[in-house]
Amino acid sequence: MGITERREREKQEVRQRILDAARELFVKDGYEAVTMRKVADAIEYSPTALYLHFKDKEALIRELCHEDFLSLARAFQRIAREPDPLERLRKIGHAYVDFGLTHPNHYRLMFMTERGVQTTDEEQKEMGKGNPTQDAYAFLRATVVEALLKEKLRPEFTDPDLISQALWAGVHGVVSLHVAMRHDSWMDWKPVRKVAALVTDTMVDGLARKKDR
Amino acid sequence: MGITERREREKQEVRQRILDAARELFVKDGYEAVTMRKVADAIEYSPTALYLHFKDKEALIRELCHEDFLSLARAFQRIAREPDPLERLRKIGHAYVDFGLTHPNHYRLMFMTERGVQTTDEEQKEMGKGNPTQDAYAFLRATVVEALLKEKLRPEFTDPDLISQALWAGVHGVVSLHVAMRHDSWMDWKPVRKVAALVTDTMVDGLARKKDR
DNA sequence: TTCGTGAACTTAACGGCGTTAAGTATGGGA
DNA sequence: TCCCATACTTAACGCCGTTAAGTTCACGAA
Repeated sequence: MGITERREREKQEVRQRILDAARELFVKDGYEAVTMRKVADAIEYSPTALYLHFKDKEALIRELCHEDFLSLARAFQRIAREPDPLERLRKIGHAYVDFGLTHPNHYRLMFMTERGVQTTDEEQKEMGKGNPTQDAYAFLRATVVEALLKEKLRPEFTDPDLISQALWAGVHGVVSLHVAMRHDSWMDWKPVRKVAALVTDTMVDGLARKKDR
Repeated sequence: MGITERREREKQEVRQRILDAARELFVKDGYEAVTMRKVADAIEYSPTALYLHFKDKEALIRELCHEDFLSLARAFQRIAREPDPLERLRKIGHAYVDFGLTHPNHYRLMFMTERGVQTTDEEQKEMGKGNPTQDAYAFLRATVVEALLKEKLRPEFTDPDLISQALWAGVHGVVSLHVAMRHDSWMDWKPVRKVAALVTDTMVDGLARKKDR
């Protein structure tokens, strides 16, 4: 008899309604705006009901972000076809910036706030760490490694992690500066994508073996 | 009679004690750890007493940061002697990273959180906007302008704001990534200063007119 | 010398937050 | 029919920033 299945399904529906309500608040106004009480209000439950579905607020929002992590991984995956590693690095930068600008609140949570997440080695393995199809950093690193092997980079650069982290830092700088300070009237900001393109191109060019330039 | 002066001095002393107590909490554990009640406790006053000296928590912490903003400006000022604009750019990057690593909590507040600060044009003028000795961005921009004038940069780069913001984004990326994710066990981080040096050098080299390379 | 005043401070409270403990209704299984 | 697990609610705790109202008291004027 499918009674327990129906129960389970109903529970998942409530869970999804919580997620939807939370998403709406989060996307619009960020982490602080997502209040257990407000989410509960939105779905006409008592605040404590949320704790039957999520351990705490952090777990709720973490789940919210999971979906968008996947979308970043998917965007990177679309780039895998690009044969030239240098060109692929440029496209990675572009996709990364796109992601950050499309999901600024997720971006802030993912990369701009201290997360004391201690995951064990097994958990990381399980979550796809090191697998370029699931781990965005691994994808970037693999591309750098390929560029090194194909001798596309200047010979003094040899450490793939150092190079990957430098490239990441570059685009991350553009996105995070934008996310945090776009409303700061002190600065006269140039269009983000222009700055991003300049950073990416300059860094890739700076790393690349000279050709005809 | 110096009575009102004494009163004023005493008031300033209390104000300073508040700032000191708040600083201790802030430097150690950041914005959220600074609680009006905890600060009040530390100086053995009631929480509401703080509001006689500061409009609100934000004003208190803003004042805390002011001092460190000055120290950044001072660090940049020491670089002004460097005659070669390209070398100066490198040194700016280094000083900036140093600042961020020395004051991570201040850094987070200054550059990694959305601050809906709306300042008028006059206020900005008064606070030294555009003056390279007080406005760090202006100092960076002036250096870029000098590099452009001395034809140190490749001819396709012409917009000083675009270039300045790209350079800033680069080092900011390194610092902010470090500040936010240094405890994330997912990543195997290379030493920050190494990454920073690579980003700075690569960008400056990438922007610079080719010479013998 | 007394009195009024204003500044510095406290107490009490408000409305918010995340979260927990304890209680309640209900519907399926024995 | 009764039991009990499950899904929920109510009430509360201890935080938070902040405000309103009250208290204390040294000073300056009368």
